[in-house]
This record gives sequence, structure tokens and C-alpha cells, in this order.
Amino acid sequence: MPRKPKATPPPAAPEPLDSALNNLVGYVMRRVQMKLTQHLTSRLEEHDIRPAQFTALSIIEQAPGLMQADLAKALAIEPPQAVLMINKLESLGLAMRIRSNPDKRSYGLFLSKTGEQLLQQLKEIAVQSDLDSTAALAPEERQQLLALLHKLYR
Amino acid sequence: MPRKPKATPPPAAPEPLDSALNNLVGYVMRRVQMKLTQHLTSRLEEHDIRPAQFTALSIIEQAPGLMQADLAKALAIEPPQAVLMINKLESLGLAMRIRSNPDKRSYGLFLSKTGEQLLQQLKEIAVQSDLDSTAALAPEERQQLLALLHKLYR
DNA sequence: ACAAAATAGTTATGTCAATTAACTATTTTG
DNA sequence: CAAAATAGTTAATTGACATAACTATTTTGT
Repeated sequence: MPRKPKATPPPAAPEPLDSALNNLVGYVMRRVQMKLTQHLTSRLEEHDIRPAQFTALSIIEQAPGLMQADLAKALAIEPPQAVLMINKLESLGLAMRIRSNPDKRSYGLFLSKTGEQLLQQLKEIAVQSDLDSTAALAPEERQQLLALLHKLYR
Repeated sequence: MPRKPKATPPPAAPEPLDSALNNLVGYVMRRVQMKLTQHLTSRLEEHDIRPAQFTALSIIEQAPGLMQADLAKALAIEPPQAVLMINKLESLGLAMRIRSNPDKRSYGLFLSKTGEQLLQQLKEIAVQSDLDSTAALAPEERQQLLALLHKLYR
């Protein structure tokens, strides 16, 4: 393989960081993330639901009967936080704890009928909000972005 | 071939959301973001610097003499938060307020010599951390990701 | 020119999220 | 069957953050 006249960059060069932070995925992503979150938050507001609660409902729907510790792990929160979250969802009549297992320490989490119905609406809102927030991208670009993010996550 | 007995999806179909949240840019991005932040946080820890402080130092470097209100806006925080941030940077000997303007209400923000020197190290750490966190991507993919994110931000 | 309004920064206060520690009830283990 | 572990909860602490109120200057309108 012949010559690459000038292509080789200095080996351990400390990166010019030209416009400073804009070359950092983490930095740019944080800004974008804030925008998306704000948008979704405002769209969910009329239902008195916060993004994390929407996520919780989705997770329960996807794995009905799961234990609180599982939900906590899926949401990356600590168990006491999960308690508060579930209290709230229960008080809204959207989800419930049921002592279903032989193990009487644990509860299974389930959506109520109301919860299921509301969740369907929330999903539409969330999808629409996500599309709105990413409207600057062509559909293929949005798919590309999703694919790249999926490569990074986990 | 029978004529599309059932192929046409309902016009305003609410999106299958197959694996629920994984089609939402906002959701996937949040998870990735958490990972990047954790990584950077742990790398900056030995210098007793938090990511937001690193960002602040970078912004001051890029626009020396800026006012506190400008810094607040750049960081998307409220003025009282900026005060605390600058107090901290000042107490670490990294930045300082200087009454330079004719307007004696305002301060210009500057890096100290120590601040400048430390910032250079922090940048290397941040760049390396960002590369590590995105190591699952090929270099072109990473550039693509950055480009897509830049389209979304602002 | 000067009183009133606006501006930069600060301090004080309150709220809310989130973590840790400590507690109860049940189950598992040695 | 006593000791340890586990699921969930409550309590206490911390920390981020926003809002309001205050000081010191500057700008503006008459």
C-alpha cells in the first residue's frame, strides 16, 4: 500500500477542539436532550404526567407483573424513588400493586384499565413530540440517528 | 395476488411503537446521555471538577471578559446559579471577576493562569472521555452523529 | 438635572428530586 | 430454627434550582 502523502494526523495530538465544546458528542447531545425533554414535558403537561411517569407506564405495559425493583432498575432510579413513583401512579388510578407472587414481600405492577387507555394517548403525544423535535431531520436521517444512538446505548 | 386484503394501515395510525420507547429519539438519547455524563464525571473527579464547571471554564476561555449574565445564558442557568458557579471557580483559583467595564455594575470574567493551564488538561480528558464513550462508533459514524445532533440543536 | 425605571449582581427563601440509612415483613440458608 | 438476605417502605439529608427580594449602578424621560 503506497503512500499517503499527508493523511496521517499527529499520533497523540490533543485535538484542537476548534469550536471548543461542539466536537464533544456529550456536550451537543446534552443541549439537544434538553430541548427534547422540554418539548415532551410541555406536551404531557395537560395530562399531569411527567416524562419519567410516562416511561414507567410504558415499562409496566411491556412487562406486566414486574416487581418494583425491576421497575427501579429499568428507570435507573433507586428503590425509594420507585415507591414514590408508583404511589403517584396509583393515586392517579393508572397503575396498581398486586400481591400475586408466592413471595409475599413483593408486588406485581399492573396498569389499570384507565392506565392502559391513557397510555395509548400518551404514546401518540410522545411520538408526535419526538417527531416535532426532530423535524429538522429528514426521515432517513432520523432513522440514522436512532441507529447510531442504539449502537451507543448499552 | 388478492388485492391487499388488509395491508392498508389506518390513515392516522398511532404508530406501533414496536419496542415501545426505543423508537423515540428523546428516550434513547437520554440513556446514552446518562452514560456519557457518568463517564465524564468520573474522569473529571480527580480534579474535583464537575462537567458544568468544565463547560463554564471553556466558555470563559472562548469569550474572556464576558459578563455573568452571558455565562448564565450560555449555560442555560439562572443568574443566581451563575453566582454560585463563579464563586466556586474563584475559590478554586481558576477564574476571577474583574471590574473592567465602564459600567461598574458588571464584572468581566477571566481565567486565571492556573485556570487556563488546568483547562487544557481538562479538555484532553473530556475529549478522551467522549471518544471512549463513543468507541462503539467508527470515526465516520461519530462524525455523522455529531452532524445530525448539530442539525437538531437550535 | 434629576426622579423613576431598568439593569447587573447578589442574598434569602422555598421547593423538589434524589440518595442514604434505618425499619418492617417475609423468605432463604446454614 | 437462628441468622442472613431480600422486597418494600419510611425517614432524614443533601443538593440543585427557581423565585423573590435587596443593593448598587446606569439609563431615561420630562
